[in-house]
Amino acid sequence: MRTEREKGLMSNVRVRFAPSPTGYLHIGGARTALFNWLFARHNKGIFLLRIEDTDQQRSTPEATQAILDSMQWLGLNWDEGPFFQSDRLSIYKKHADNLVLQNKAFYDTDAEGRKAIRFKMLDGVTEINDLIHGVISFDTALIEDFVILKADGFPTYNFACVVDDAEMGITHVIRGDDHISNTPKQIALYNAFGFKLPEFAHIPMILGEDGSRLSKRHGATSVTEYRDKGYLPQALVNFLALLGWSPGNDQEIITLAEMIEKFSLKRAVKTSAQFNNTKMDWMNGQYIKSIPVEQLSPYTRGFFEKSGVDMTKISAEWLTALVRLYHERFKTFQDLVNQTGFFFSSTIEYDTASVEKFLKKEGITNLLKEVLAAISQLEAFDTKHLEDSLRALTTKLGVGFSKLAQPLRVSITGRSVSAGIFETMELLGKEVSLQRLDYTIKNLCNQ
RNA sequence: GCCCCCAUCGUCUAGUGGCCCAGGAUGUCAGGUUCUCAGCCUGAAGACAGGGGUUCAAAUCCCCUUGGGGGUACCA
Repeated sequence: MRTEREKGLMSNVRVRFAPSPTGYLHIGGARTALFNWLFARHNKGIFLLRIEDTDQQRSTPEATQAILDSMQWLGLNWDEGPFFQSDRLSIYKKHADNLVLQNKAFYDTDAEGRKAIRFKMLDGVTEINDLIHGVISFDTALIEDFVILKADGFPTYNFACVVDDAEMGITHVIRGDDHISNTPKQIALYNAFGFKLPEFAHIPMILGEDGSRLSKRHGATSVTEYRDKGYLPQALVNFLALLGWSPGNDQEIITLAEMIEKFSLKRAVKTSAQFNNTKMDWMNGQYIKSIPVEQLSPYTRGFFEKSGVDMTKISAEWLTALVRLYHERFKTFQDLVNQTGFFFSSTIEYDTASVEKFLKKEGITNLLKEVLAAISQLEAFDTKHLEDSLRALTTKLGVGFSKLAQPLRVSITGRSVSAGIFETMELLGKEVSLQRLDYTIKNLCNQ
């Protein structure tokens, strides 16, 4: 409950996010939700959630749940709702009947014999003063009488939307600009009812990386996919906020609090944006680096488990050490899992090109034997002692350290790219490190 | 077809008539750090879609063309 004092501080701004539950929440929808949410929070208004489930064929409870989950994951909490249009059928019916009574709508039967209520569109010019686009005008003679109540008793989108926005006291309709051409129909409805018009703000759509409409073939398009691939919600929110809005300076990393403080529709852009996964990755990496490893590492556990790693014997301390070692090297949790597989399996895969390049060369067998001998002696198998011992070895042999590091790296990790080799060996432990070295010498080098 | 929206580096954007031979970020390239890669640091290349106006002056205003997107459903 809000106190009287809090009510007094609130503005009368009321906005909503109104998705249809026909699929996952995709990033375009998420961005629309975010803009509404930011607008509400900035203005100390109300943000409500309404599920537009008037398409009986395509709406599913699973999709509704996925949308709710995604909203929560992103941190876009709502103040009222979720309201379901399917619960409000009698309201739409009442309003539709009313329009028929006033001769503003009529029953109509189509070729298939289905009987619906159709709204009479009057000829004229309708102007909307969009908060983002300015004045847009339409010749309503070009718009035909449209169905408002379907044969199945469900309202159509334009009708339910207007009835609900009016009844729920929505002051600002912030939605994708694919709805611009629906607006004159909706205004006609507002006028027929005598409802007060809300403000309209049509924000541009988000396009796929090739500039075409976002679809399945663009890869990850839903919020849940980004979650499952190991992106951070705050990074996705930051990225989405900057798609179509800018804080007015050169700032790229911006906290939620700053977004709320600075958000304004005046700084929203008109042009549609292409979602760029590369920059999204960079931004996620920035967020990952900004979070202390102790705080970050618990979140990684689930991703390892999902990839099939048995984590029951992995201690929190060890996991944190691993995350620390890779902290600046991974951009998503999935990326971390991909980079560190060799830590978790007893038999690792060796990259053939790396083996060819660094192991199947003259003198490598002997070199690695020397390494094995040197580090076998070590009492303390840690970064410092490993480094001291192996640097001393290269000095003794008169070779550059990189001549030793790469073959060693391939032996231990199976690949030519990894975090620091001493740290890696320390984390892997003496036993496993020696085993892999031994295996490499016996099986992979030229004898 | 008709109606509507949009148009600055590859991408996201700053820019609202002079501060812009256009700034930042990302990505790319080069150099540095270094056991590899990543990271980090430094530097470079990279855009006002085209054409007409208006104006002393246009990325910014107007028109046309072109391109992209959306709508034109008993989908939302």
